[in-house]
Amino acid sequence: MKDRLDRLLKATIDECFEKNVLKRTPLPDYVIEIPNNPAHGHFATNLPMTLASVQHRSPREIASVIRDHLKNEDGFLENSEVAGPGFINFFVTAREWHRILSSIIDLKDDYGRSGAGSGQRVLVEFVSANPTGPLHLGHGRGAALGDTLCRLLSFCGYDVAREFYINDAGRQIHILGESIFSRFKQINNPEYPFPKNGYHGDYVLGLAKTISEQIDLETLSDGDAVHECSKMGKELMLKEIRQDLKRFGVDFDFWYSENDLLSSGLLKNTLETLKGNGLLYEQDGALWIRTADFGDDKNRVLKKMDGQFTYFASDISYHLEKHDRGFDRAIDIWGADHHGYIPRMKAALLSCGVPKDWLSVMLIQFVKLWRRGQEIRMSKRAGTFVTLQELLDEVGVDAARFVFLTKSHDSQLDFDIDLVKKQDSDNPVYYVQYAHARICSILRKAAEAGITMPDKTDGILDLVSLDEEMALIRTMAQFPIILTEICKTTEPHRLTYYLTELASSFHKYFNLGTKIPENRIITSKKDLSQARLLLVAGVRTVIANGLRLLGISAPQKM
RNA sequence: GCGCCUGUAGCUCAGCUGGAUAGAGCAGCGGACUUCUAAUCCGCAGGCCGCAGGUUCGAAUCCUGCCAGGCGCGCCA
Repeated sequence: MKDRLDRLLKATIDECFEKNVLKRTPLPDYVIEIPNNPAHGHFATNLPMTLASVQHRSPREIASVIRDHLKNEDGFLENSEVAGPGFINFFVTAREWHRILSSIIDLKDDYGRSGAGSGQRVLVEFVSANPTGPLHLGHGRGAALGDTLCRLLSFCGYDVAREFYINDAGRQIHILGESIFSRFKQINNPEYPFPKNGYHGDYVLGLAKTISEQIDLETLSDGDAVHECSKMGKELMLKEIRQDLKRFGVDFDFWYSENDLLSSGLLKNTLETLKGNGLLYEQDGALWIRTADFGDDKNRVLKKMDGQFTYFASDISYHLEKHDRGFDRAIDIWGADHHGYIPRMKAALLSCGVPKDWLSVMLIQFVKLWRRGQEIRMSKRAGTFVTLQELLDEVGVDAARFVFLTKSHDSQLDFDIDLVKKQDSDNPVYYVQYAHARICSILRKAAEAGITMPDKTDGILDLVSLDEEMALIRTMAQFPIILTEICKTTEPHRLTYYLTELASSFHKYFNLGTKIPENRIITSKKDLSQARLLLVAGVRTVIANGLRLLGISAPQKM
């Protein structure tokens, strides 16, 4: 609709040039926007104001000229007006809005789907938690963000893959094994030393018990036992992580193991490539990469004095491999504490000829947990953290996902468990779900009353005419636009706000009927009722589609 | 010291590429259920948009400098 208005506007300007009522100048950047205040039209443009300086005339004067020559093809516009400092406000005819409602009803689950991404292949890597402990709140935020982003991208025509990178090759896995083994020993000997930097969480004892039931650790040498504990502990944790994510509604397409990266010789190949490009050198007994030549603060070590590779080395290899797999773009979702890694990662990729904007990194700021008005400090090493499991047990998947997505990822999130737990009006997720359930209930009631949905929407939709009804349609019309914008800016949180706004418009509309019977959805007039049923069915469709993209259920009853 | 993020109502936060009177939820006060779900709605109150400059016809939004908070600046993972 906006595009149509833009074409109309451009045609109008051309005519003004032809007729010499405006000086022929290049068009400056202008916008067509949806004003906050409905009194300012369905759409408004600032074009006259942007033209003022090149035309050397007042904005309002230019606005009048444009308005007077407006090409109103097919009666698209109901009205237009010059307003404020030099805006032109446009009002579109009801018929056009009815058409949009009609298309929502036809498209159903597909309303909002688009080809905006034109099949671009995107790899989104997120969560990627070390398999040394259960997922916690912070991972939950990353999971909700990443998964919803993927759902959105996919709906908007991108070819998306979800990937979880498993850090299963480093020393922390060994420390996990030591921690498990130590807990095992402590069952019979409480004095048995616990490793420095060990993992203190209660789950470690659980792992020790499970593992010792499966194999007899006592018969092995300590070294072998620790090795077994590492291997099995990692597998058990990974299994648990998968289950948690599944419960949270997140399915990954790929689980990429760092171990595989090493054993398949990919890291070696990467080093060969880097060496071939003259990017490596040795100093102080270590192997370095010249990332400083590509925008990093300083050069970085790839291989330590002790012969071990750094994480950075396998990370480079991993990302180059992603690129080789043919993805047009990669999106990584990292914790905010990793932000210092962005320049070096980008530098390394650039040094291998991968364009700068191929990888985008989204940082998620920390989640602070509040309970009974107190902040709960979280530390994985110390074992004081709230797991995703515990969170889901307490508040459920829907509320958790919604709350994680109500804040922009780059601002810190205060997660108040008590607030989210409340199953009442305090919780915005229920507000949106309630609107959906309410509509379902109305449709059931209508069916009971024998009011059927008409096959054809033509003509009947003309009965949809109240201000509140037209406002609902206009909000629904924004849905596809919001979705493509979210994909462009990678800001899924905007969807929760949009849905809350739509639900609010609906609830407001519904309540008109509590005062005035003629304003109820099911009225004494059959055709009017049918028209309104079509309208609310459209609202239900948009809410359902939105909730689906958020990975949240749309209940029929509440 | 350097870098990234944040600073908007009592609290938690939105505010789309600069636009017309800065929004929502919670908390507070006052109202609306014999009739489609009151997990709802309506009204009132509440704001030097951290501070100071600058760019612009126009700035919460862009630029610069300060102030405050969070997080990083390893041959740790």
